[in-house]
Amino acid sequence: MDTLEQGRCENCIIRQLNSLKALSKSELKAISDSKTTKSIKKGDTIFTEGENLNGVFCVRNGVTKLSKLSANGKDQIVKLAKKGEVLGQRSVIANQKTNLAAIALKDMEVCFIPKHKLNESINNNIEFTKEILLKMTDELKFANDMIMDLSQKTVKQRVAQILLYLNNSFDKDDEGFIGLYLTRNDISDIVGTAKEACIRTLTELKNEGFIFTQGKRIKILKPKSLLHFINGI
Amino acid sequence: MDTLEQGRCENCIIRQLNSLKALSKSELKAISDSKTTKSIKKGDTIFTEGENLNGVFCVRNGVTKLSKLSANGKDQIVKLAKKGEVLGQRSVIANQKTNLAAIALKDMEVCFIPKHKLNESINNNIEFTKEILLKMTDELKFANDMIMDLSQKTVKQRVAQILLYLNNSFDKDDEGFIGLYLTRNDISDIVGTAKEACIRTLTELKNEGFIFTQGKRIKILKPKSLLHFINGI
DNA sequence: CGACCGCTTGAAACCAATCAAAAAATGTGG
DNA sequence: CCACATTTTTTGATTGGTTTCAAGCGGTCG
Repeated sequence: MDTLEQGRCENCIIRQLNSLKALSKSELKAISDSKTTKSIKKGDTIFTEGENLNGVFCVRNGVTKLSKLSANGKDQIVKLAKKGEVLGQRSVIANQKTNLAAIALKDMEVCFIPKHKLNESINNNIEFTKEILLKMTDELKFANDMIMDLSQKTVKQRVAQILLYLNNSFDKDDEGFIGLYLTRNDISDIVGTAKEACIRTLTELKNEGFIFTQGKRIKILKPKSLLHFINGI
Repeated sequence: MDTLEQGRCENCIIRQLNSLKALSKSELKAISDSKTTKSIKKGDTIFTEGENLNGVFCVRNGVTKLSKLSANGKDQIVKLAKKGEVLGQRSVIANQKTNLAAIALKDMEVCFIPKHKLNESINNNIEFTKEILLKMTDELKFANDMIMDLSQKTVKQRVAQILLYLNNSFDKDDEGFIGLYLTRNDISDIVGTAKEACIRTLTELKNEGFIFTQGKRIKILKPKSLLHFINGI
């Protein structure tokens, strides 16, 4: 993990995307002075499960998966985080070891903000704390929905749902494919299913004309019908 | 839902169990004056999914399930809440409709605290806000674990896990059974499985000497071996 | 190595029927 | 009219059988 000198938080547009937008000029200055910017290569680990974090990571660029290893050795991806997301927030606030691992899916640039700076703002700026709280409620709702989907939907519906989510969350590449190229393994780790089942489902969806695939690249052809299918219509 | 006159928040021991413990004397007084206490019978609905809440419910007594209805008509129980839990917090803070329904599993007593009182304290008392934030991180972690379990564990392991959870969370009755009598339907709604599979699993666990059942009542005989089994040993 | 395919096996959903227990309604004597 | 026993109804638990779904494994291909 490379550490390089970077711009000032005050000028960083990324912060508009997250709770940091609630910070004052002076708070931003203070954070800017103590932060370090790291560049992370695809496949690199930002932190592992059970680690003690001394701060949070603000994603400036790239994508990471947040996953949890199960007893039987299979990963479950709980969330994908891209530009604007803050990693490790839960652990730092709760003052607990991380319950998730973060591994880059694309080359990334992240800013590390030390714990004490974060806590300082949490303790003094109620707007900031409220923003984090709001963010947390979002994540909780997302998790609740995921619980529902895992227990009630078929693998095919879940795969379709993930594809649609990826389609809405990541820019398309030049040829209209979803701009995040995931391995089948990663997809199955999100869906919570065996790799083969996931692959089969993808080819099914392809044969049915919902999607088009080319290696790792996936293009959604009929988002609306896909949505109907997901909801069982 | 009956409304009856009740004691003062200042004297209520329940608040030691939740974020309300961070409130000052005067804040508690203000909340006490605007709160109403309701008594709710087993099976009654506290709120439904998609409702707009004007406040939160602090559980003084009893147990409720928080569930979500899926497209195919099956409920998924996301959480059980007992004494000390605050219901509707997420929706009120995020200013959104509820994403869960709350139905009493036992006779309950809850205090309704209006939204504006809650927001007042959130806006003025940073310790309070931090407490709520902490609570939220807990719930998020719990939800993440649930996601893992649902996708990676067998029905039998999940059933065992729920039983152990119930065993640890609810007092025993006079004869040593878990003090919360759930129908098989409710258990399967927690586990995220069909009723029959759940029943079969229970009889299996019974035959294997892990548990003893008598109607709705369940007694855990070997918590340790059960734990080993859950973790796949 | 990652993507893909075929095949087998096991697990869990789904369906239908029976059985048991609890709750509601009814009836009877005091 | 009430206390209490009795019947009826409803609800939930259980079991058997069938079908569907997805996991697991082996193997091919680019």
